[in-house]
Amino acid sequence: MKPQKNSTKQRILNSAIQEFAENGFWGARASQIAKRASVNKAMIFYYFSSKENLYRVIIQDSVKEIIIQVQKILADSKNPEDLFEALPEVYIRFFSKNRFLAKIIIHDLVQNPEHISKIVSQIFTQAPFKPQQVFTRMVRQWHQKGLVTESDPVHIILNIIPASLFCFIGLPMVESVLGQKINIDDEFIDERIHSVVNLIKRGMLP
Amino acid sequence: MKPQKNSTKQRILNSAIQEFAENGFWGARASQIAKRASVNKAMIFYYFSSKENLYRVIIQDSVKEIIIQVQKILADSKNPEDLFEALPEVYIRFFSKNRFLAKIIIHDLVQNPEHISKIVSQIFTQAPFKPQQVFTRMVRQWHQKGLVTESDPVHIILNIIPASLFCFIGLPMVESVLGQKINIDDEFIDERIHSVVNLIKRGMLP
Amino acid sequence: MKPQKNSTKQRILNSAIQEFAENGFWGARASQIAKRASVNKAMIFYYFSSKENLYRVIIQDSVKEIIIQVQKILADSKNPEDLFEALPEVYIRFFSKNRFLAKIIIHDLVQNPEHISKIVSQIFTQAPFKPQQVFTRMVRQWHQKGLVTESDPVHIILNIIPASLFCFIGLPMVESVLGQKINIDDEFIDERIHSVVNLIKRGMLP
Amino acid sequence: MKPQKNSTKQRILNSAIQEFAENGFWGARASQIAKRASVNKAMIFYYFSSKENLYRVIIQDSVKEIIIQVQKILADSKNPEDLFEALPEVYIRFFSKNRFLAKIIIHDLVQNPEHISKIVSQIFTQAPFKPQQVFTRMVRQWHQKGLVTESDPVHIILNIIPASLFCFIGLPMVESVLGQKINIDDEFIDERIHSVVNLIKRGMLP
DNA sequence: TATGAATGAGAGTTCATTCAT
DNA sequence: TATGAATGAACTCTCATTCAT
Repeated sequence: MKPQKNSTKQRILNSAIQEFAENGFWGARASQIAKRASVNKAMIFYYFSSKENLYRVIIQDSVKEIIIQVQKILADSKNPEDLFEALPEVYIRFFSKNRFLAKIIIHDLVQNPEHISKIVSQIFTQAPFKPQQVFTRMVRQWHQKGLVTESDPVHIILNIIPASLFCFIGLPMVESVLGQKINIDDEFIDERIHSVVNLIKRGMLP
Repeated sequence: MKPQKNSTKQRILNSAIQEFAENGFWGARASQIAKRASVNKAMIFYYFSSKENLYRVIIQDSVKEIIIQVQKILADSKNPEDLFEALPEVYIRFFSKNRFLAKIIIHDLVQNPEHISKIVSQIFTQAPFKPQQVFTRMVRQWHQKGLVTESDPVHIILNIIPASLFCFIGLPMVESVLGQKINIDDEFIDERIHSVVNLIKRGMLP
Repeated sequence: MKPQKNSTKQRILNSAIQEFAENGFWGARASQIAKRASVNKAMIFYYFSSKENLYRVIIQDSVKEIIIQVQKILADSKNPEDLFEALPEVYIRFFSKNRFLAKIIIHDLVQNPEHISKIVSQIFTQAPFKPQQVFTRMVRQWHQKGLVTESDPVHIILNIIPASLFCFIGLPMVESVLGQKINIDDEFIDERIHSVVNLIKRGMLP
Repeated sequence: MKPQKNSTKQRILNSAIQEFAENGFWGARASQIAKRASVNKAMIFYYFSSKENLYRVIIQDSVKEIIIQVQKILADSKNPEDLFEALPEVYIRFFSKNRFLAKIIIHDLVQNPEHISKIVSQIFTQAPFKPQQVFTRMVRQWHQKGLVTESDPVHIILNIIPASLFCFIGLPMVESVLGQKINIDDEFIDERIHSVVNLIKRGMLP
């Protein structure tokens, strides 16, 4: 029942993702999205009724996708080691496949912090249990058993997510700082996962 | 030679920083900047000749400021421990004082990756020596001596900077994921520095 | 030969009458007409070929209907008393049954004065005699015989028609001027007819 | 302190009045208003912020102007004769001088009945006393004393206003019905006032 | 320096109308 | 006949920028 791969609607979505990634919400131009999709500009509004709504749909869909994956990992992790090995891989692989989404999410986070917050809360309220508390409780238990050195779930998240996300955004700056060109190919992705897993396991396991 | 505090020019700069931080380059409105600065809109163009130029000035100034600080640390660090202890503190303290700049830089990085690259290269070419090579050589030597576990300077940077930067951007998301409110007060900043230093020292020192 | 009740065509006509009445020609939306009629938008153009034509058809039909009734009265009136008693009733009853048409005609009169003029002239040229002159001659004769105090047919018309028409349009304003709610029910209609007949009989008969 | 006669703002107002009169709110085009005023289109929004607001301002100003005049008459009328002689003259002269306003008000009355109602109520609530009740009470008293034949204030209004207003809107139709051209010159205006005053005095005084 | 008014390009959006099925 | 998708022109409104004073 999902829209077919090359339907007008899907084409609009695809080019919108690129436009929003490259230019942010305000910089993205409806006419450009239409041109990219080889579609009449009016069709954007026919299918999505407004630029803002199109944006919302994109963000919502992608946030939902990540959250689902992360929830699965949380459910499957018996100990911090499991978690620290799985999380970076999921994040890095997801965003390397959807590199535009990383940019869009960052954009949104900067411009409209409450927006993603709302979406996340909204997705969570639909969940059968309260995932917000699950993670906090897990960490607390692990820390009490001496399985993790970092006791605060906030810092645990802040130590994992950015290390996984940032390479899809900040690499050009790193390139210029080091004066060398870096390709994000499969090899690099594997290295990055390896490095992050290493970092957080050695950094936060006893 | 610097513009006086509270001069029209300085007031424009200050409100522009906020506007750009909150809305990105495209979302920022000249009229809004003027209103925030209690200044006639035309003055923006009188002093900065264009919105784009105003943006450039802001980015340039702030990037330069960080780079100078980082270069000093690089020069002073005799071993990786020194570096890993000093770098997060510098980054986190700088951006906690200039929280708007963190957002602007992220925005710029996402929207216009080459822009910051150029600025960095430009600043570097004015330097008496080539800092790009200094860091790479340092890391290589340290790694050969077994002082660092991570051999690739790229990943070292990617392990340090994002962990320091992201809390000024992604905290709202973390809040909603954990379902708790987090204040970025002095205490939190100290904790964050502590956590990052801990992470990278344990994670990348032998 | 007439379209069947509740046929697609008739349903379009009905909702179009409402839309045009509420919003005028320019404010009426084809999509809204279609939605009201529970009909596909394209059918409007299938049956009526353009919005403007649909509008024309509606105006023409309704103007024709009134004119026929008025002509009958003119033919039957032996003296001004007959006329002054019959005319307001015909007008008021017609527009109370077709309240939307009153609005449409007023709209059209304001926006496109020549439009209705043309339609009227057109209907008249199809008539076997020249009704335009009939009324003028009637009035002149009556006035010469001292049967009417107002000698000018123009003012006679301007004294009768607006008093009959306006209550279907201006009542809300009257309500707010008097600060009371007024319902256009059967009783009100009867009162209105009575009041107008009284007014013009006492006002224009000797 | 009022805008100067030929200021940009005033020129916009003037052409807007014409555009709205000829085409109604929805048919009026901002570009056309600008062209008529020989003014940059953007200035309309600079001064009035939206087409709708421009419309509101015009309606408000003109309704206020009439109401003030009518209130004065109400205050000065010692008996129905005074009132019936003064009211038609005020209305007819006002709309003959502001012929566009008659059309706009009628338009608005048809399209958005509650709009003018609100404006009227709003103007009334600013008044020191309640004019809504003044008229009703006046009529009741006069009727009890046998000074008026029509007892209902609603019908009194409906007998006076439309007869005064309609000639500025419906004349073209009258022309085509009678097959003769009618000029609204000073002579015609005088005749019309005379005819209406005659009609309502003879029609509603004992 | 500072201001309010003005400009022109272009943004998002709407709408009558047409097309393919 | 009927439908959902498509089209292109036009519309309201915005915004960076400039002008006159």
